[in-house]
Amino acid sequence: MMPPVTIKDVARAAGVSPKTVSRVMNAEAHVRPAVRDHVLRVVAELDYRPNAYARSLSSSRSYLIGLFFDDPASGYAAEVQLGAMARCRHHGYHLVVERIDRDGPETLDEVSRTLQALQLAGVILTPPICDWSDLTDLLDQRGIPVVKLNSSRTGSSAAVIHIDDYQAARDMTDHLITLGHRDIAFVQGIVSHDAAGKRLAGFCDAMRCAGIGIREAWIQAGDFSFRSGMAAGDAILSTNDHPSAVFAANDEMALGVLVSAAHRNIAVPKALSVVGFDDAPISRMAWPQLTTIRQPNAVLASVAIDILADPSYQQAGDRPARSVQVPYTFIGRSSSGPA
Amino acid sequence: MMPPVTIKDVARAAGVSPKTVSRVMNAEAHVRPAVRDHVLRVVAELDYRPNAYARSLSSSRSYLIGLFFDDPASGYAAEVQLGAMARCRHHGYHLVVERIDRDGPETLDEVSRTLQALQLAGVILTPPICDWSDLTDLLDQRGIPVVKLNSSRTGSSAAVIHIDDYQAARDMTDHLITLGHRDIAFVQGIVSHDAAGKRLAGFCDAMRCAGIGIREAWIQAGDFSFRSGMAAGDAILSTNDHPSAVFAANDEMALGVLVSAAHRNIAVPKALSVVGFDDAPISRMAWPQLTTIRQPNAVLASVAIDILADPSYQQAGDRPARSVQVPYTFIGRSSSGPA
DNA sequence: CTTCGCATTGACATCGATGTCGGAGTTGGC
DNA sequence: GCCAACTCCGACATCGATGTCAATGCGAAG
Repeated sequence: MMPPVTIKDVARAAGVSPKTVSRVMNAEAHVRPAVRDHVLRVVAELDYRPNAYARSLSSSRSYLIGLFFDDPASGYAAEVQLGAMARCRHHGYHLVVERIDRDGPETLDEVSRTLQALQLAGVILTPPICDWSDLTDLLDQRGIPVVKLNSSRTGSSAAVIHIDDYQAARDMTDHLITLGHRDIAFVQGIVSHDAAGKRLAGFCDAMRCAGIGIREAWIQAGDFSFRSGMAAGDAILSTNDHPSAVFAANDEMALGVLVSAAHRNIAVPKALSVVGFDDAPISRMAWPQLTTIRQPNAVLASVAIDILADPSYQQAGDRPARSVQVPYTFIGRSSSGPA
Repeated sequence: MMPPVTIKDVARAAGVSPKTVSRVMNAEAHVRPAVRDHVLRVVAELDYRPNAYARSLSSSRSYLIGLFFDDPASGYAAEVQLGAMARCRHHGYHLVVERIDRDGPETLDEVSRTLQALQLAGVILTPPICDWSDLTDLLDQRGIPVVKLNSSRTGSSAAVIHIDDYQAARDMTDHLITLGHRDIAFVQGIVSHDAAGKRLAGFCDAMRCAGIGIREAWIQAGDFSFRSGMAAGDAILSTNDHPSAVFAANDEMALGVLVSAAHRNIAVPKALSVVGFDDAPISRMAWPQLTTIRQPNAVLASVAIDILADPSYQQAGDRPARSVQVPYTFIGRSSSGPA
C-alpha cells in the first residue's frame, strides 16, 4: 500500500522532465525516439499509470463515457453494456452507467449534476430516453457529444446508430408469407419509439405488397413487455378464427404470445407460428425457440464508443450529423412453420 | 455552453472565501448558520456542482464505485446494477461497471490500470469472481474496500452480503416434500460457487431429515446456464421412471428442465414439478410460471453501497469483517404441484 | 480589564497531470 | 557563413477543489 507512482517519479527515474513523460504518455510528436523508448521502459518498470482525475482536471478532457438507460434490467441493456465496455477498454475509457427514470421528478436535475461533476466525454442514449427531448436538450446545451442507439431520428446534433428496422420487419413478414401464411397478426411495440414505428411500417408494407389485407383487430397494442405480449396474445387468440401467425415487435412480447397460446393448448408452430424481433437471450430459452431478427446490439454499442472516442468528434460546436446503419440477421428457429 | 460554475464564482458571489464554500459543500462544522444559509442560497442560484475530479485529486477520495462482473448479460447482473445505482445516487457516488473476464490474459493488468487511474472508492464483486483470489489479493494490496455479493466466504478483509442459501434450499425442498414428492432430482450450479454449495447442502439435508434417500443419478451437474439445465433435464427425464420433481439451483436451469420436459410431452406440474431459485425475470415468462426463491439482489447491492459509502469503512487498514444476511422469500407459482 | 479558549474564516500550498511559451540545438537554403 | 525554420525539451502557470495553519473575533473566566 505504498503511495501510487506519479509522473514525477517517472521523470526523476528517467532523468527527464515531467512534461516529457506526459508527451510520451500521450503519444505526442517531438520526442526523440531514443528518449521515448527510455521513458517507456521506465514507465513499464515502475508500472506507472497516469491518474485519470489529474488528467481530466488539467486537460479538461474526460475518460468517462456515460451509458444512460431507462430500464437496465433488460437483456437489451446488458448486451449494449457488454459491447460498450469492451470497446471502452480498447480506447482507454471507462463506462459510467446511470439509470434515467423519465418519470422521476428530479431526474433532469440528477443528470445535470452528474454531467457537471463528471464532465463526461460523451453519452450513449438508448431507447426510449434517446427520444426524450428535455434530456437531449440538456446534453446539447452542455455541448456533450451524444450517440443514440436504435433510433434513426436525428433531430439534435447527436449521431445515431441503428439497424434497418423497416426492412428487417419486411423480411420477417415475407418469411411468414412465404410459408403460406395470410392471416397474420402484429403486436406493436411502444409506438413512440422510432424503431417500433419502423417495424410496424415494414409489416404493413410487406402485407400490402403481397396483396394481403390487414385485419384491424389483429394489430394489437403492446409496450415491449412480456405482460403486454400475453395480453395481446389473449386478445388475438381468444376467438376461434384466430390468425395462423403472430409477429411480435420484440422477443419478450413474442414470448407472451407463446405463453398465451400454451394456455389455450394451441400448438406452436403447428397451429400457430410466432415470431419475434431482437434475438434476446430468452428467445432461445423459449419453447419452441423463437424465429427472430438478430439485432447486434453489442456491435451498435461498439460503434457508438468508437464515435465518441474519436478525438475529432470531441470538439464542441458543429459535429457532423452521423448516421450509421449496422446489418441485421434473420434467425430461423422452430417457432415458425408452414401455414 | 458557458464554462461551468466553479467554487470561485460562488465564493465571489457570496462574498466569502472558496474554502468556506468548500466547508459548506462538505457539511463541515465551524461555519456560522447565517453564512452557511447564505452560501447555500448562492449555490442554488448559480446551480453550482463541485467538480468530482478536482475533489478527488485534492482530497484523494473518490466518488466512483466499481461494480465488477464476469457475465454482465445476466438478469442477475442487471438487478444488482439497478440496486447499486439507486443507492449510489443517494450517497452522491457513481457506478463504474467493468467486465472481468477471469480467463482473459491481461485482465489483472487491466484491473490494476483501472484501479490506479480511477482510484475507486470501493468495489463490489459478484459471483463467480468474488472468489477469485488473484483479484481479491490485488484489491487488498491496494487497500481498496471490497464487498462481495452472494458469497459468505469471508477470507480476505472484504465484507460479504448474502441470503441464507442453505435454509432457502431446505425450505424449497420441504415445499416439494410437503406436496408429497419423494423422488426429487437436483440440478447443481457451479459447485465452486459458495452459494451453489449451500443450496446443494440444503437440499441434501432436507431430504435426509425427511428420511428420503437421494438417488445418485438424480443429482445432475450444471453451470447455472439454460443450456446446462436442458442437458440435465434430458439426462433426468430420459428414462421412464423419472422423478416427480426437479429442483434446479437457479431459474435459468429450471427453465431448461421445463423445455426438456415440454420436448418429451411431460406435463408440468401434473406429471412433473419443476422449481428454481433466484426469481429471475424469466421465471415469470416461463410456462408454467416457476415456483422459486426470491433473492433480493437489488437489496443486496444497496447494502453493499451503504457499506462502501460509510466513511468509517473508507479508511485503509483494519476494516471490520462484516457479514450481512438479507432475508429471502419463497414464491409459490404454478410449476409445482402435488405428486 | 486582561487573558485564555474556542469558534470562525481565509491565505496559501498542494494534489497530479497538461497547456503555454520560450530557449537551446539542428538543419537547410541562400 | 548567416538567418530562418524546425525539432526537442523543460520551467512555470494552471485546472478546481481541499488540507494546513495562522489570523481574527467573541464570550467567559480570572
